[in-house]
Amino acid sequence: MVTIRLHNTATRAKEDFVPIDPMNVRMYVCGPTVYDRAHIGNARPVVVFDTLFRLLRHVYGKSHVTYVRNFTDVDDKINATALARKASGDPRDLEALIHERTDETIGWYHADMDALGALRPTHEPRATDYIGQMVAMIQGLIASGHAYEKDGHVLFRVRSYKDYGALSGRSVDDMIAGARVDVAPFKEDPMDFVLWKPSDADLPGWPSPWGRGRPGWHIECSAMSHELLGAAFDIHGGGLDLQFPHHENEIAQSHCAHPDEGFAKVWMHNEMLQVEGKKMSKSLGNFFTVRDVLDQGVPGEVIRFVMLSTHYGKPMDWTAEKAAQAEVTLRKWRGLVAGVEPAPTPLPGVVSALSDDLNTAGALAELHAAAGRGDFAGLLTSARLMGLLTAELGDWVRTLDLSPYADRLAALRSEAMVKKDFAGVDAMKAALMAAGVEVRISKAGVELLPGPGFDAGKLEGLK
RNA sequence: GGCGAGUUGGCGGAGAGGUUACGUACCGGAUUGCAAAUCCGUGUAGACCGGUUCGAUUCCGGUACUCGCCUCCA
Repeated sequence: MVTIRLHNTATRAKEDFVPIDPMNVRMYVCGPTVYDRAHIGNARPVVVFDTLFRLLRHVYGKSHVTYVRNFTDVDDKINATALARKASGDPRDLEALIHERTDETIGWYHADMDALGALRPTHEPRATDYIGQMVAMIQGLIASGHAYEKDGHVLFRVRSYKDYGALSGRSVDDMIAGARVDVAPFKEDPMDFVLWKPSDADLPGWPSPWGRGRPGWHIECSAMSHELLGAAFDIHGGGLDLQFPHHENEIAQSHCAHPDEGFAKVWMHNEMLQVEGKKMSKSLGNFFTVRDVLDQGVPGEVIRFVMLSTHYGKPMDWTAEKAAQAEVTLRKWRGLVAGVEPAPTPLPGVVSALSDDLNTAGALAELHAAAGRGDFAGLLTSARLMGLLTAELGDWVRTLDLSPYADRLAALRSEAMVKKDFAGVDAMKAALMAAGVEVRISKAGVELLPGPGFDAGKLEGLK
């Protein structure tokens, strides 16, 4: 069996991956807070961990991998949208408006991520369905002295967990020294973070031993991963920006709630994405959504290819140039594998590249090599292991019948060959190319293929 | 201030202590009525300074620069 090696953020080393239970390999990845469309940066962890999911399924068997990715549907931004809709005269109650917002956002998320060829995880829990588990976990933490209640808030006592900061490599004292930490009157220590906070009547809330309130963000993932994967599981993933404080807090909560159980064995963090060389951030407003990119005519498969062309552990720059190059390659490959029967197994080179800490760029190089040596069956199967060249993602390569145009062009050309006047042929050729059609004329005849930027509308009147 | 990542040819980007990465772009050739596509081919690298070595882009140390996190953020 192939040995998968993964870079473990917790140990800062590339390690052989040995599942706790090869019959049930378990992975948890922090999912989106569903307050709005996913932006292009959100797509990176989705594609990265989808690729890992596919690799794990290939190695351990499809039914032996459990992948959980949550939806955080408790959030001030969700509330804000719902409150705004209410303020603008919507007669429904707040709860209904919140549900509407989270439901529509989850729908968008599914549609957008499906477009990138990402498989749906085994479970996609919504935080609001696990409030009971969160409350229970918080109660346990209070009972064991790791948390305390003050003024309707429950806080985690960071100083009670000696390894706090180990994942991100910081000491509690350093954090306080340099940083802006939220000093609130109900905190024993500035580093303590919220497990539960009170809700007023205008906000969603759930009953609890500490009054009506809602959970803090970090406890959600601890409760859901425990419920669905158990107290110990194999891989925990997410963006590097979640390493601190989110993952650090998760570790503290889960280890204290379930001492000696282990929690997540391997921590994986994808680096951030930039756009045209600049940091993308909501506060700067220079971000765009996956849907924006799709609507601009960039196929989801192209987005996926671009994501896979950079190793997940390196910062990646999203550029129009990369998307254009990816499209050229995919068009070529789609042409090569058309009608080809997939090979029974993927290429060893591709599997070993992916197994080497998800070296997707190296795997793509292997695909290029396969294309170069004419192994189209191997190319197809291996690309599909990475979620590329799949049937579902193929719609963008248009199979529009251009033969009437080809016939017309061929006729014009024959005529021109006799008359030695090529003006008419050249005019039609130029028009076809302006419409994004690739014109191939050879002794074998005339062949037309839709190319990058193909616009059927520009073909009007060319017949 | 603390923690971390990166720097390969025009662009993207991989592996390996010693032989062409690869893709894309450009250039040359074949082909073509001309092109496109295709095929063939040339050129363009390893931030900087040291060290180890017969030999380093690849290992070690330092310098510079870039970037990220430390605050809701994937």
